[in-house]
Amino acid sequence: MSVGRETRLSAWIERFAAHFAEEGIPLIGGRILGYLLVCQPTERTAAELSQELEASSGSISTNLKFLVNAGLVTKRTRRGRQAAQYRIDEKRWVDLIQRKLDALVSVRELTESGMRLMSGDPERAMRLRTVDDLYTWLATELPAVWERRPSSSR
Amino acid sequence: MSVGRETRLSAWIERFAAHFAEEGIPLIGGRILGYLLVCQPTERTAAELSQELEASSGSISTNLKFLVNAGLVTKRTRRGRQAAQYRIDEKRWVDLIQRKLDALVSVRELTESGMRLMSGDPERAMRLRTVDDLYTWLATELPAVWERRPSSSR
DNA sequence: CCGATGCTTCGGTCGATACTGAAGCCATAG
DNA sequence: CTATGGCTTCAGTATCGACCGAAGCATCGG
Repeated sequence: MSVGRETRLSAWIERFAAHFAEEGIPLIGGRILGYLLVCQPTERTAAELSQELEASSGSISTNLKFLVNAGLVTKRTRRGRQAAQYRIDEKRWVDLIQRKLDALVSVRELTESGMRLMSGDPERAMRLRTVDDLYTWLATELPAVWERRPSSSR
Repeated sequence: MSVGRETRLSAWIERFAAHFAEEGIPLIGGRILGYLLVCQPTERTAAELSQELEASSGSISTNLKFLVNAGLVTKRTRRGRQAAQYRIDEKRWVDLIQRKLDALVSVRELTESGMRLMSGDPERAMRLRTVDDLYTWLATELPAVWERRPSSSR
């Protein structure tokens, strides 16, 4: 007895959400992202999401707010209709990755200020220097990669 | 009345630990890393760390185990001495960053399997495709950057 | 062999966060 | 203006992880 496509899709959504849960995005937020990436039609109301993902209206509301704020989801309101429509803005996914890389590189500010505190004692600064050099290198390389991205115009 | 270097250093260690706490490393683990990066002499026993960082012996033990396992800290035992010495292995810091980047790129496996589930419905796959393309691009670019790293020999 | 020292393990506590469901609030339709 | 529908806010609950400190265990010196 074969498993339906929709069943496999919801399993996929669950794995998707689980991954981002490890990165600090609430489970329900991750489910919304996964669902909005593959649902047909592409737009959903909060109530529909609540039913489809079996989450309380409160959780859906909180997480939608978070995702809209992050730019990953767009809210569309229509005159004469109370329910707003939500859809994914997949083009903003690049911002998510950008933020991740920025966070990685930002350690450099810490290592730099640490190096300043160590000035005058090169012996003692050696260990920190190794780490600082690494982040400095990252900070010079990664932006260059970003430039080379196809359609980095936006 | 000026603030001593050691006082400023411990403030720096605290900021350092706070940063990594946001990335999931326990506060005490981050403090150990920061401390071992700048302490003189470079090696410390668990008891010394416990006293210096004002953390319980249990927490120090747990976190040292974690850090040694991650390769960031090295344990050195000596005959005729019960207390082991711990020091930072700053050269392994590159592994930490490597793992971070791998985790980022690993989303691609998710988007790929999602795309497979969507085969036969290109219309519906469009949103996911945008995201998948992005991670595919990342997966091809980042390893190349790594190759260019100074002394990427090891 | 025995005492001392130092690390590890483990139960218990505390704080943080996700989630729920109900109450409140706003907007729309009649 | 009132009733309805829909989202948001919020208090309460449950879960999870970090942390502590004591008990247990291994190791070393005498």
